[in-house]
Amino acid sequence: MHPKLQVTDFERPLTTVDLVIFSVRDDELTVLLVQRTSQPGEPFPGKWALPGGFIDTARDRDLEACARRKLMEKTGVEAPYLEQLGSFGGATRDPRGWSVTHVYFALMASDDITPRPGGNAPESRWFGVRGESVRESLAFDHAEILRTALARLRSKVEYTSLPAFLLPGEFTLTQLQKIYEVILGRALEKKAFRTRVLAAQILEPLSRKLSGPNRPAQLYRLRRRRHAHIFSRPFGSADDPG
Amino acid sequence: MHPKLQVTDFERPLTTVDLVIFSVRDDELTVLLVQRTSQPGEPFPGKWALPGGFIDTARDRDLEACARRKLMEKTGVEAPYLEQLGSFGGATRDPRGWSVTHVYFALMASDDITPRPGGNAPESRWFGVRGESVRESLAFDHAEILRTALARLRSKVEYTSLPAFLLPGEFTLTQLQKIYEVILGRALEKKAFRTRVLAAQILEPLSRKLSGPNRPAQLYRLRRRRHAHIFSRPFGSADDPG
DNA sequence: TAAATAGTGTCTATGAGACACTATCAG
DNA sequence: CTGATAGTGTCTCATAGACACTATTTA
Repeated sequence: MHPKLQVTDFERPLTTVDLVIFSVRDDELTVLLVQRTSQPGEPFPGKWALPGGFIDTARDRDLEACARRKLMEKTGVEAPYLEQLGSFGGATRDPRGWSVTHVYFALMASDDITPRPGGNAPESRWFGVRGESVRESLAFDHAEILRTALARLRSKVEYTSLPAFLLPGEFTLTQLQKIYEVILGRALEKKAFRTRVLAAQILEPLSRKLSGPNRPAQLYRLRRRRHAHIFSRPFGSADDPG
Repeated sequence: MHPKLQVTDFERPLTTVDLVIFSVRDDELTVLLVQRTSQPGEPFPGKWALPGGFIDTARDRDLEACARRKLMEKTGVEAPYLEQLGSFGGATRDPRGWSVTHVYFALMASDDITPRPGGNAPESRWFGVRGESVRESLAFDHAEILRTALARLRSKVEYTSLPAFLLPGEFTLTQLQKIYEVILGRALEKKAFRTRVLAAQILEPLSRKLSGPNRPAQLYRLRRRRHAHIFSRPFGSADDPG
């Protein structure tokens, strides 16, 4: 052990921020991926990866600000829900050296988002989630990160109001229930679902209704934006959701 | 935007790993802190801080390995429970520059631990947790990190078997209930507690009993080491624990 | 009218909370 | 026996699940 350690005594790992951005499109859970460039020196050329990149210590005040900046760059909108998923670091995940990525987890309504095309920006696309991952093989350890994010999403959906952030500002109870069912991959009982959600008082009924070729449905919006409610019991009948 | 970004185009933040190590001693929740050196050039000399330090990219395979190494160096034992709390990074938290710390969260039985004294290692001590923090003011943003860790602990205690990791390998149901009560800061109903815990099948009864000046108590141990059980309902009667 | 989706009434089962009760040890 | 802590019996209440029922729109 050195008696005096200087800051420069340790090699600093490469540090990035990546995003797992989920949305539900056409009754399917999707995640936004970007294609890596084929520039010389860039690892995993042409592979699909989570959007993200290096921290800009001159512009980014802190990690979350960096995540918000990248989110805005990729989608052009503020996410109604953003939380930290965790960090993934090690010697082998990036061929350029010991690296760490800070991963944030975002939920968006599908009509909010038009993946930024254009210019010399990398191509980005929504990929349907099938089971534990997407069909494509991903760059770096992003498949593992995506698995972790999916586990977190599905676990939280069991007992929180998170799915509401995957819907536009106004929605019906049937639409909300459908989102739960898509993510959980199983049907929920209508009466029990409605009783719980309404009892939680997280929704505010609007004066408008959604018309169609049938009985019009009451429209609601979230009472508190950006805040997830924790239900005292998980959805579904199963005990031991973890 | 540069068309070609080199790895060296961005300043790399200082990267550390810190630990929040909880234990329960004398019916009080405690956290292990170390005193920072007064060496010239070291920030926050003499202040108390969470144990941790720089990643050694030559020795640490990944972030968790680094956390386990530091845990072993500080306490001399493997923690029965270790999870990532999150990362905290920004321009102002360390006077030496833009920095990030990866924080891990550990639970230990109080009899496992004798804070490593000795040599030129910094002094370390257990501090009782009062409400949101300890009495001392802490270095860096460690007070905020400790608040986050406490919130996570208390939230998880509401609906998981985490507190079992704060006990030695063999314990009685009364001892387990006491730990829950210490962390939650409120009394739990005995019958309901026992019914839940036993129904969850996370405990294995031993043939031995704990004798005393009263009816001997059945001893149990965890069925699955290192794995927390998630109960389908939170403890206590309150809805909306979050 | 039919088709379609919105929304409710009501029964049952489960498990938490309350709390009084019994059980088993040392001295 | 008493004192102390371990552990149970049993009632009530809240709510999830099941499922059949009614309500309101367009065509």
